[in-house]
Amino acid sequence: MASRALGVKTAGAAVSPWKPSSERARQREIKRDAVILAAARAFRLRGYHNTSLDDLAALLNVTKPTIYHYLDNKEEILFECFRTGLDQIKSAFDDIRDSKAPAIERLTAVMRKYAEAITSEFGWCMVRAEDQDLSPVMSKRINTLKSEIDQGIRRLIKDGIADGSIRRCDPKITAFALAGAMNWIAHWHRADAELTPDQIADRFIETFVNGLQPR
Amino acid sequence: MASRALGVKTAGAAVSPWKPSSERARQREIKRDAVILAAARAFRLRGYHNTSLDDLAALLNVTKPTIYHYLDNKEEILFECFRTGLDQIKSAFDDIRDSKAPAIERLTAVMRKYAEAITSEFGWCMVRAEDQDLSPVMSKRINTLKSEIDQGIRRLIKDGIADGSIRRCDPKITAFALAGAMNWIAHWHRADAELTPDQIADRFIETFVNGLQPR
DNA sequence: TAAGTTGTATACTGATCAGTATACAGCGGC
DNA sequence: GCCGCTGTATACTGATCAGTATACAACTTA
Repeated sequence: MASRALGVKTAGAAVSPWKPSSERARQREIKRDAVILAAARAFRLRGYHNTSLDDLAALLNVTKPTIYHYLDNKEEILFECFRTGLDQIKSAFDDIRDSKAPAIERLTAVMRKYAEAITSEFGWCMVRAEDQDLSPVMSKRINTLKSEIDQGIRRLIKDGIADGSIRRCDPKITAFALAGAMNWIAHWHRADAELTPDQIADRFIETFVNGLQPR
Repeated sequence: MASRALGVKTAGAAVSPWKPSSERARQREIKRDAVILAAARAFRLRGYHNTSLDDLAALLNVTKPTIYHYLDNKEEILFECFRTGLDQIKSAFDDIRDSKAPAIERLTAVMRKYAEAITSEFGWCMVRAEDQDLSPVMSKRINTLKSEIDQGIRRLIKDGIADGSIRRCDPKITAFALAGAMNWIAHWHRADAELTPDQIADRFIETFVNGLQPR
């Protein structure tokens, strides 16, 4: 998130090489992010509709108008929660862009980061938040992000079939099964759980790779 | 649902063998069920919190007090949606109770009914509705039902390992992966889709059974 | 055909909550 | 040392909506 903030800021202040009070801007970004993180936490615990902005403000030791100073409305907060989580997953694909490893190994790497994101504070928002609670425009942006992730997984499966590291199968259905298993982690995983995200990802991959059939 | 209604009714009227105006009671049950079904549909489309009871009443061509004549409050409506869907899945286990087929075949049968239930009108409620929107007592009842289903799947996997129809694996993690893939169907399946629930279930089972590994 | 029961409607209440109008305090630049 | 900008608070508004008080209509039963 910090990198995005910098990006926005340098673009806006490009007229002068002497970034005017960029420390101020950084502080603002830090506080904005704190609101979004606290919101993600609260939404996960009590749900979006059961969390009022007064509740959220109280968690941050401020009052409601302060929140409105950093974000336009409740919908934007939800949107940022969505986006932050989905961006984490999307970045998993950037990490393997230049990899020449067999597709199944790239898929494993993506799944590890996927599990990480799903078990993060933003996991609930990605998986359980309703895009019904977003305006059509925002909802569409979220669905585009989700679709890109889906296509990324299908791509890896197709590559795996091509390079021989994955059995011939229907990439769409296989991607749905994989993503479903991963997303569902958000429902049962708790922070105090015995398994780390990496361990969960590895066991899931093991389950999917070897199959249920004996031998 | 009809069977439960009968059950309740005969118990309540047991003093006389001549069920007094049982037709009346049946009509009442039909209407109550209609409210629950319409609610499930509306919740799936717009979400629980975005559906007011006035909306729901309008869909049924009645007014709000009529709904309150059949159900105590909004929470009870949500609870009945949850329960109806979960009962469908639970009944899948009843169907195979006496089967002597290998566990993997029994698992397949359960998955078919599971897919049926998830793609039904009540699929959304089972998977997406927040138990945060239920009182602790109701929430606990729902979680008990969910846990029974989870345990049922684990049992089948254990049986499969014992009878040799399923590879040695961690039943808990495998059950999570399976259930996750199935539950996620509620997110992407649309009634007009090209695949029937049975077809989806079969392809998922095929994916899980054969695994991603070539050969 | 009268009495009681069941089902439905109109019209309200009370609470919650997103969002805002306004004030003001502290800090940086001049 | 004043001006304006940034950040925060108090106190409000307007809308929504779950749930209810009350009336009345239709049907059942005797």
